[in-house]
Amino acid sequence: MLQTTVEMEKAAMILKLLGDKTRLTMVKILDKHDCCVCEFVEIFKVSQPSISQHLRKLRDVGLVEEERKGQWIFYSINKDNEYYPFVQQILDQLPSQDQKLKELEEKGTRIICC
Amino acid sequence: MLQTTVEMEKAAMILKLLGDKTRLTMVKILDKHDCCVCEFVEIFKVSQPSISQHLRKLRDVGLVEEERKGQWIFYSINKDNEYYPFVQQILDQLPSQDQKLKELEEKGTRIICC
DNA sequence: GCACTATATAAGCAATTAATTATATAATGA
DNA sequence: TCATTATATAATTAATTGCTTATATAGTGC
Repeated sequence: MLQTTVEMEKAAMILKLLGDKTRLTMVKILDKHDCCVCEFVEIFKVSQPSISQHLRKLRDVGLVEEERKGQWIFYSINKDNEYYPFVQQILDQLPSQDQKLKELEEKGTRIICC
Repeated sequence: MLQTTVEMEKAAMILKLLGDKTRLTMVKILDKHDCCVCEFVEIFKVSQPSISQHLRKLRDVGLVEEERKGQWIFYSINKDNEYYPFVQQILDQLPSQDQKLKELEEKGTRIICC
């Protein structure tokens, strides 16, 4: 197992960022699949601005990246981020959230773009 | 490596709890050494009630335990706690905080009790 | 250009947080 | 018993958080 070390202050900042059920689930999903904003809105049943604000916090520390594809903006995990190894260790202990995307597919609201 | 799984809601709760520099450092220290309240007051340079309140939050989820020894109350990590394996994986990625206790010893303010 | 969809940002608000000071409780030791 | 030390709890407060609604920006397709 690769062992990294994260400075205490930064570690606390990352844990605080992940210490929100919505953001934690977002990151867990993004670790396996790219997603666009409207899919998260569908999954979490909160307003679109609320989702955008959560994504912004994740983007501000560089943990996720955005990429426009037509009218959608897709978010993905930035595996090059300095905190990613730390975050990954945490995510590995969480249950898969694939079911949430599967439900979107069944409802026909999963965006498969380009 | 033992792989456990923590429910998303509970994981977010634990991460939020650890997402504070003082509490995170406390837990990191307690993972290796028992400590009493006054030592934390000395280490973190905040008021005694502030330390007590942080410890209470950690105790409320069962992550730490208290034990009175004379006039002091010593806190220790509860390794039997259901979240401990999850927490331990996080702590293992953080730098040792032994130096903080060493400084107390040098100043003569480390409590070696009983 | 215009209607529509997707997303971001701004503003406002209620709830939560982490600190403080003041006070209560409990053990120690003269 | 009383002063001292250690700790917990209560009350207060300023800052932060996560949500909402309103609005701005940007791409799509007619």
